[in-house]
Amino acid sequence: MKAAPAEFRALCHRHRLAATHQRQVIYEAVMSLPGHPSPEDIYEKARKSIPSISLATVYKNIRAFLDKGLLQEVSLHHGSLRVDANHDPHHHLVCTRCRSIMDLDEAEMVPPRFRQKLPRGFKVLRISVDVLGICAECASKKARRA
Amino acid sequence: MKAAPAEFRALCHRHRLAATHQRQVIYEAVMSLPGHPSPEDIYEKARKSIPSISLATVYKNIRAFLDKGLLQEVSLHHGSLRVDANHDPHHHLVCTRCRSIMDLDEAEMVPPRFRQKLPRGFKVLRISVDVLGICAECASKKARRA
DNA sequence: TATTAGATAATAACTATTGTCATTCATGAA
DNA sequence: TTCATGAATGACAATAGTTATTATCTAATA
Ligand SMILES: [Mn+2]
Ligand SMILES: [Mn+2]
Ligand SMILES: [Zn+2]
Ligand SMILES: [Zn+2]
Repeated sequence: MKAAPAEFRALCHRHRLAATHQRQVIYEAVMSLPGHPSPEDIYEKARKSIPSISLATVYKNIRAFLDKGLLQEVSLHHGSLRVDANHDPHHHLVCTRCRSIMDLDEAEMVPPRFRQKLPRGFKVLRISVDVLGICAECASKKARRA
Repeated sequence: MKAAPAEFRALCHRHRLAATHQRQVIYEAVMSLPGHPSPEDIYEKARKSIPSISLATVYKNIRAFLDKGLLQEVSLHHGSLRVDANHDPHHHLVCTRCRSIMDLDEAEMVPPRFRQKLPRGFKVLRISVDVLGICAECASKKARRA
């Protein structure tokens, strides 16, 4: 087996994760892929090093990396489609623990604006701001438990 | 069959949708439900009026409403989890047509700020801005086709 | 009337993701 | 260096969300 670079071992140790070979290969796959890869992309890449690796292991490790803050989810998924009939300009407070969604009136935020003109020929339709964090209810639950 | 209110007929006509009974019941279900209901929520509610309605009909109509802009998706889903290893503060340009994701450096936007202090005991962890629109490639494709 | 299009309902198929569990492995202590 | 222990893995099943297919019905059209 190829020697694991010290940096990865240190990274894992810092985050209290066992430095396994699979974990390292998955991590390197993520880092080597451009843009915002999907679990399937990462799986395909990791398979080049470990053909026997399982997709579930990839999912489990992505989850671990996300939990530890090594990676971030591009736009948080709520488990199923969530529909919004509110046409007033507004944003959302999203609890990362219970996934609850609350409206946040646009007036409560400084409206997001671009410094430059439209970037890279992109035609903007709307700007969606998700304020991610812990809702009051979850925060109190956690405090009580701790 | 209960007579369809004129407003719904007008709404459908404006968006080039047939004003069917099911469609109206689904629409009213969405409007009557608080917050950001899921297809399942809407299905359960619609079933109170039309017990025989199918979940597929609900999905199809939600999709139609989304396409026509009558409803919006809370945070746009990319089909699968997308992972981001970029730790620099940045936002995303998301094409609603091809679902491609591009990074947008935070410096290119006025950083989102709250006017008031933290709303409703919510502990903010991070702010995720999705700039939704049509990417250059899709725009040119559409132009060529039209 | 004959043809067509649109809507619905039932269901099959597909994709993404998670759970179970036996086996193996990493790690820190002795 | 062992060794005990819990964590991680892989095979696989299961579930959830969603989309596609199809037959049927109805309404509009020629
Ligand atoms: Mn909303
Ligand atoms: Mn990014
Ligand atoms: Zn919460
Ligand atoms: Zn595009």
